[in-house]
Amino acid sequence: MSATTALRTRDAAGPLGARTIAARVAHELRRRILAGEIEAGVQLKQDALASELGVSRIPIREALVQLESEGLVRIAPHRGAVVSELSAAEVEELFDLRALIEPRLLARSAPRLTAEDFAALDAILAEYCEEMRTDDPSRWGALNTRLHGLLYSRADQPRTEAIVATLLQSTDRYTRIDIAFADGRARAEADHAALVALCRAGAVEEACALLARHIDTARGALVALFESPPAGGARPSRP
Amino acid sequence: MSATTALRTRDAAGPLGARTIAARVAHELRRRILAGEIEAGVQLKQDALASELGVSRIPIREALVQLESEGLVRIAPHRGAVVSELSAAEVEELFDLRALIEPRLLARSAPRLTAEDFAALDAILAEYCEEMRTDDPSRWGALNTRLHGLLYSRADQPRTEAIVATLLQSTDRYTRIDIAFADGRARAEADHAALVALCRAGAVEEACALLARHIDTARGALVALFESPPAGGARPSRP
DNA sequence: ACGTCGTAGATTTTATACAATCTACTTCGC
DNA sequence: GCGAAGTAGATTGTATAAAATCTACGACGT
Repeated sequence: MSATTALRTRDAAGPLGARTIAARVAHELRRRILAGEIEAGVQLKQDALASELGVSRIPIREALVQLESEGLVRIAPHRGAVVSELSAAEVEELFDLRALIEPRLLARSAPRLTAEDFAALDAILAEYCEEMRTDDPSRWGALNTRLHGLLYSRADQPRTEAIVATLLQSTDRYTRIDIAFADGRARAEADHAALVALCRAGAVEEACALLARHIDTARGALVALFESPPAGGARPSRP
Repeated sequence: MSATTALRTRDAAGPLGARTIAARVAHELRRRILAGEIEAGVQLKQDALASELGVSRIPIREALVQLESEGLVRIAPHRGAVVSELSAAEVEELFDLRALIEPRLLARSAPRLTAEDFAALDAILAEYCEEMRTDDPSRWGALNTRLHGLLYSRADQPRTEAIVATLLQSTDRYTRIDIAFADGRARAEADHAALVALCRAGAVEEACALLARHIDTARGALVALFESPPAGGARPSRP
């Protein structure tokens, strides 16, 4: 065990080196879960994490409580925290929620997007194109979250945006599976580019409609994967 | 200080005496905040709470992290936790979200409500009638949450229900103000009764429409209160 | 007089140590 | 042989104490 990068110092581990160890631990665990380094269903033992990250168990515990509120782990009293796995029904529910909420956000935000926003969106789209080719799906989730988050950033509804961010995070792991197995790669890229183009053109109605279709299509593809997993390989584990 | 009921023993403090002290502390603090015993904006000092509740500061901290995820307090690193106060814009946003999500839940749940469910709903409505007369608005919030929660319980969408429950909790304190000052009392009672009646009659469409109106009306009344607070008395504190 | 620096107190955060709870295995009885 | 109670080990939950950080106040220099 190579004593992973002393998480005790505030050098630049978390987002710009968060102010507390607990925050940095939460960031690191979140990253590992979303990147798939820790598979769904495994138990997170506080003592092991503490000694590996070189910190006490107290900040570990607080990080776990925070991750539970984000839906990434489930904590049972005296029984520990396990990385949560979503059933097909839950995935469907989360995507339904997204399809309900996100168009509403986009409708408010799209007309107020600035030139700088569109520049940033273009940059993300470009980064997308590169990452797509490198077959590294772990970074894909962050990009997806940033793209959607930026699209909604001018809606000026922080609570709603926070909820959507949580939903995106919870579905990231599964969206990746869709991307990896199906033709989702090209579809996602095309959808996102069209989405930004419509927003730039001021076609808010059409953008919202496309967004709803985009989310619903991903939902359908994922549910199909749950029902008949692709033969011989990694597939979404089911409880 | 009367050393509030040793929270260290598992006698029946939390919901049926939760399994950990942290859970019981969270329950107690949640109750105090929702009941208005702790006003918005005040700082929750860990040491004071710990000595008052007769426990260590560790479970206090964990409870605070949990309450932050519910939106009841805001935690700033090294600066402590304060009971969150909502601006008019935030209240409006939360009610908008409710109006968007809750009808969707009701549409799925209403057709599946059983005879037992309706009996429980009638019981809550009856309790409502009594509580309305006793001018004790602190219990009103719990009843409102239970009524709405029960209405949506057959939607079989636990994540969505959890989000709605959080939204209800966050708006409870403000809904109470509406009830106390305006004519909200009779209106809420009538709306809820009509809602249950429509569901019982199988008029799902009408029920959903009424629900959306119900939430939107409350939103309007509250925003009006924010803009011109009733003269000479307790009004929603504004940041 | 005004702004800056530094220090003291309070408060939060983390570490260490102890207690309570759960899990799995063994052993005893039927 | 099979099931139930008991026990040892592991793991989580909590208490106490030390370290880090922030806030407010006062001294100092300009």
